[in-house]
Amino acid sequence: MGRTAGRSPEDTRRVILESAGEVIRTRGLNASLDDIARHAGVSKGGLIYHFASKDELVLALARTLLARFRDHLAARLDPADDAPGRFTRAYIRALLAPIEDEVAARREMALTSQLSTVPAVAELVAADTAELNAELAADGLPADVLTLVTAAADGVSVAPMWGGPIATPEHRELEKRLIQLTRWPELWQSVPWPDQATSRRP
Amino acid sequence: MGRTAGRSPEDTRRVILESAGEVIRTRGLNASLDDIARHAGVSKGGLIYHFASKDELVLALARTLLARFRDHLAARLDPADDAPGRFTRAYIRALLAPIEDEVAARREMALTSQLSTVPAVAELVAADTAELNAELAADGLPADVLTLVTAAADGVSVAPMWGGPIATPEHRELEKRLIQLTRWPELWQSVPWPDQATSRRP
DNA sequence: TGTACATCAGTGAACGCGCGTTCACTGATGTAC
DNA sequence: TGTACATCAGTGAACGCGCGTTCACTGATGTAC
Repeated sequence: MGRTAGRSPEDTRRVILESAGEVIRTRGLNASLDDIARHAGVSKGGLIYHFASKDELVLALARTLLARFRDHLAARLDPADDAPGRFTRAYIRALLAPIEDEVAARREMALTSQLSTVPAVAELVAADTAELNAELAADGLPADVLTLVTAAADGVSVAPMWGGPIATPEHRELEKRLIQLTRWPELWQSVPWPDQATSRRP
Repeated sequence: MGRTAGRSPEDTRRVILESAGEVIRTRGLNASLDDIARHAGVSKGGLIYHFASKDELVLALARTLLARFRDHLAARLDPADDAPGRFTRAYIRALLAPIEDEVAARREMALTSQLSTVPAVAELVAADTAELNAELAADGLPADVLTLVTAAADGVSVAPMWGGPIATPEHRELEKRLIQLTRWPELWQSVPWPDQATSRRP
């Protein structure tokens, strides 16, 4: 058989990438091209027509995952918000909001870390991280608050990778607090930190 | 040849596990038994004598990694500290302290997440995480502070997986603050959070 | 303290299968006239 | 609008190699006497 009626080659490409994500998520990176192709309803040859090698497929998958996270980030940017920390707030929302898509996004982080065994993917991810960190650093927040807030957001987003809980009420509360810290960094900076050397628990 | 003079079978076993860690860390889970065996200075048959299958090897490796993290945790427990939050403080120190061993420990977290593609390992890790979370929950800290503090520690520890920075001055400062929050949780709880609905940036 | 023997801790070759890649071929789609 | 042809989007069989596992064999170590 030749070309499949009723679906464009771009559709096929997209379906293959989607299938690659699902299959690799469950069976890991040593999932076979056969599995992925079958899952996409295409022959192995058909898959290889779109992605010349497995590495190429994996790299393309990593690229779409990173792009998708960027999309989530953009969708969380409040257009009415032009105060310092607006990008950081979007970052927090993207990582903590327990909406369906975001849960998927978090699982995609785990997947991305799987893919990072392929050196080319590791480079890609590192470059993307560096860029993201630069944008966060340029967001107008004091360094100490930025460090706290992004670390906490990263920590919540990574919990599912260890099999930890995802969306407890505490996490919702935490999200609110982190957002508030980005709006009023002085809340954090004016905490009356005890002098560690001398003070004791009251 | 038969038994190797001058090293005990336990030594061999340990060397194999060590090598498995190093090789899998760099080449990923599809590193071959040949590679691992060669790296350990042992034949493939010799490896398989100690670990009957690759899955068994990987499972044993995961177990030692989890155990090693527990050791790091225990080493960070302050014997003179019997106040609420002592376990959480050890957890923070284990994940944030930039000592040589700890940097290795963090890379081991990345490795552990790699290994989690093997279902048996994923179960093991999830069980360990659940146990750890239970111990943290029983540590006597209010839930909101515990959630913040563990999320932040997790976030810092996971940064290297994305190629992010590890031990900046900000991280050292953050560690100090997190520890203080576990000692005086009221510092966090008495922050004058603005009423989100009505207040505006000053 | 020697000696004999069983077992332990390996070696290295061979096997066989799964998987990534190649390749010859094909039917649908797009384009020129 | 129909027709001819080139190209596109696949199919499915075959190949070959790398890898996990098996296996027959061996030299060192531990133990009984």
